[in-house]
Amino acid sequence: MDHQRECWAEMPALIAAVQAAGDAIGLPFVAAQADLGDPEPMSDAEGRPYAETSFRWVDPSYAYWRDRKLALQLAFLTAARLVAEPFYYSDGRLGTWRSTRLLDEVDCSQAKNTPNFGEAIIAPVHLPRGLVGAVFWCSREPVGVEPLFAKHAGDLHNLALKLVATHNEARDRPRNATVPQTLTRREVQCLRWAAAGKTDGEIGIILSLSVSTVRFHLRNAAAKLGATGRAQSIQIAAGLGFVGARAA
Amino acid sequence: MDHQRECWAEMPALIAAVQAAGDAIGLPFVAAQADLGDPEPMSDAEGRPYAETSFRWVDPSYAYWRDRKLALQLAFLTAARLVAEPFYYSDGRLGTWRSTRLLDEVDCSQAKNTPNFGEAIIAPVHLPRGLVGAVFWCSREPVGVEPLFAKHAGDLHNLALKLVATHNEARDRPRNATVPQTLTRREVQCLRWAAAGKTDGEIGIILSLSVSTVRFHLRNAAAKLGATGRAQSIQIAAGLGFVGARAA
DNA sequence: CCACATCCTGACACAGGTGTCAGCTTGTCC
DNA sequence: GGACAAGCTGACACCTGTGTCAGGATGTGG
Repeated sequence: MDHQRECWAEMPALIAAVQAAGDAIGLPFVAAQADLGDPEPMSDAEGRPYAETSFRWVDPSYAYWRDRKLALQLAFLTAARLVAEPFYYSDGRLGTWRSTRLLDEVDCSQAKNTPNFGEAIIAPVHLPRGLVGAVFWCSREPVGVEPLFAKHAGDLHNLALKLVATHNEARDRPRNATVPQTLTRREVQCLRWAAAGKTDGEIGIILSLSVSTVRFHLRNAAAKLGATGRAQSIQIAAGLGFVGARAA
Repeated sequence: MDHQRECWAEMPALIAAVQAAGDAIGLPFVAAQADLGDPEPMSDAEGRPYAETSFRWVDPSYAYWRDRKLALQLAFLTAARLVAEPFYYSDGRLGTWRSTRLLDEVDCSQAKNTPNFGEAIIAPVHLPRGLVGAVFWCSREPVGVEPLFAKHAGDLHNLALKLVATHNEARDRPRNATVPQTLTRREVQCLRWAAAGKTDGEIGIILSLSVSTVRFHLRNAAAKLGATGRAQSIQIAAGLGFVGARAA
């Protein structure tokens, strides 16, 4: 949560950074940045958008006028479920929202009875290592988001990319000084096979090492990664890009 | 490897699908699709681009004229290391290649002595769940890729997105019929905490369950995912998007 | 040459995970 | 009401991983 506030504090500079580009295509962009709440995002999600089976609890546009933090979380939750297309919706018309499947998880029966909270566009960006970024734009007034969306869908993606890349660059610079532990070749190899479900003995056979040596490397890797066990080691290593990169 | 060939077989249709868009911006696109070789991509990488510390072994442009498969692998290897910017290089000028850090891992001393293998553009796309896609364009003749790149960098991204999204949609449709095992709420919760390095006992305390129940859910999850242990369960679940999604 | 990092191997006690068996409640759908 | 899915709990033998100890083999750079 501190991290979230920290990210939010950086937003003004980022907003300024993309403002020019945003103005160029006629949209007042709001840069969104939030932590989804890993490793237990569902606990939050259950408590907020899902616990009360109401349409408004998955509606970032509604939340935007009530709780900005919740709005950002919903924006990212939405973005995380989108792949290629930016997302838009205007009052009543659900746009590409259906593809997020978020609506399937709540009670939509009162969707048409909810008041009009304006129009919105969410441009999702997926980055290496499972990171998700988004540009979230929201308007209380009906401005006819559909033609704007159709015209500038491509630019939205590029804006989101630049925004998130800029933000990450600024954020990673101080952070890399503290946690840039590098893993040795053997440690990475052992981790990869461990991630594949192999036991220490099997890994030893595969890599022509003794069981003791495999355990030695995995323990070293866990220590470097600050993990308590092999499961967490693999998770952290995957987050750092050492294991699990696959082509689409 | 069979999977790789299978993907490659789908390429002609995809190439045709984006050909029109590609022509529209004046670039002859080649759609690339390859498997990076999980869970042990390094074994391949060590054997090919890294074992011989030579510049050409990380050069997709060179490989394109020798071994198309290798070229695709290198294109994806490059794309996986790029975040926001599409990649380009022309003879001698390394463009944004430096940012991939691939050059740091080979001997670049003979880089300037290598013959001219033309110009190339690689447009990376990162998708949810750590998937990587790329549009790989390569020309033997010097066509002045730099201004083209500067002018169409944004369009390249959109093309790559559409390409990969189209391909995934086509590929996932038959596949989802076989492996769309859904995990229950409890199973996902247990997996998430297990991924965080918690023991069964700790998870039981967190979720107010007995140790037996936690193990029950984790075993069910492993069975559904076809995993042999908790480590692989977490890896597969992460690949399916159940755990590990984090905002940028 | 020495220091250092990486890699390699072995041993052991103990905590924790795996696999298989069994039985229970709760809610939903036909 | 009956069938079914999801969730919950317990027990047990056995295998695997963790934590800590010890030592030796390479290769690199000062």
